[in-house]
Amino acid sequence: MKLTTKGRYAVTAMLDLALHQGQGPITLSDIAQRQGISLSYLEQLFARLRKESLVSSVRGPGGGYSLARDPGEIFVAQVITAVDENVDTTRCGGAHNCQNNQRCLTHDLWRDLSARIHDYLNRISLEELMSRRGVQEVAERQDGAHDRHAEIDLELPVARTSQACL
Amino acid sequence: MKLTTKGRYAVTAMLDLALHQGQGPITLSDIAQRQGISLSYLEQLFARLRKESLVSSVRGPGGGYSLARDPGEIFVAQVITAVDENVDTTRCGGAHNCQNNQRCLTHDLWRDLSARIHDYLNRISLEELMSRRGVQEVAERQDGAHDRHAEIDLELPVARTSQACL
DNA sequence: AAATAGTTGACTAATTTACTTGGTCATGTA
DNA sequence: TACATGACCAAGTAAATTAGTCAACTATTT
Repeated sequence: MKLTTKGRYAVTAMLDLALHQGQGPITLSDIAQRQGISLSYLEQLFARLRKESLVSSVRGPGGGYSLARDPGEIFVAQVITAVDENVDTTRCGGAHNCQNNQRCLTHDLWRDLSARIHDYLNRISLEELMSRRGVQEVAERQDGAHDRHAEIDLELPVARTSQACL
Repeated sequence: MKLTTKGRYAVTAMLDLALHQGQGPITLSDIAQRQGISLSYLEQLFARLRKESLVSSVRGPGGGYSLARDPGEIFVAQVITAVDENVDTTRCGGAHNCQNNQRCLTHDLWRDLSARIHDYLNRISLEELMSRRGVQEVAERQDGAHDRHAEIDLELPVARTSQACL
């Protein structure tokens, strides 16, 4: 379980998808505009989300992405691990070979922490996130501000600081 | 609170220091050999640990580092934040300016998670870590294997995969 | 046919990590 | 007092990762 902006982007995008479900397939361009994420980067992330069957896609005009399951059955941890491809075997992922092929001093500490983080994020579903007050407020702001948003984007270059905050 | 190998190195080194306290000042070369961390990198980390008054140093022959406080009063979270210098203001650290100077959709989620991780690591002291069985086992192995270790180092180049495992 | 939108792959800039090199300064010991 | 030890410091660098861009292609609707 790695925690980077990549995973945060993915969760944000999936939450955006959840909030707009029932409006038919959602294009990545829509998500890119609303959430301030680069379109091409979203494409990469959604390729992986699709591989993990978290989203399904429809091609052609009127196409886009939608959630492959109920928002109550998609959990934050799943989204993060889907885009992070944790297949780096040089860093021990269960094996005890942190230091010279043996267990390092703080091995168990990081394992415990990792397990806790995973548990925590694996209990939070998109549905639960949608129901939070803060999320709804931000979502309304984003939906209402489409036109103003476009204007702003014309004047200012896309901010490079649109990061989340762990 | 960022979680990288940097912070893990620092915690491992501090734990090594704690395990060998009472043997007078410990040199960074000792820690470097035992834990498989580069000496110069350790120097950089310890410069920061010293700035945060987590360790104290003695120069000259017979010198080295020792804990500045009781192991029971040094917590993992302190060690990590000491070396991570989290002064990056572009990523919102409390302010709500993740996206276009406003709060991003998943802002609160990451804030909560961050707080939880910090709480967890702020409750674990070096003393508590020392008392764990796994740690003691590894420590004994490392202390006993000094000579063999030196031989191995002559044959194999230092493994680049001595990472911990979050 | 044309427009829309997903799909794929290769390539790049910026940043961070994990070092290395090459010194200086303080201090105990011979 | 020379000298070895080990902390301290500054700069540079190689590898990895992040966060993208760019260009082409495929499927689908109008």
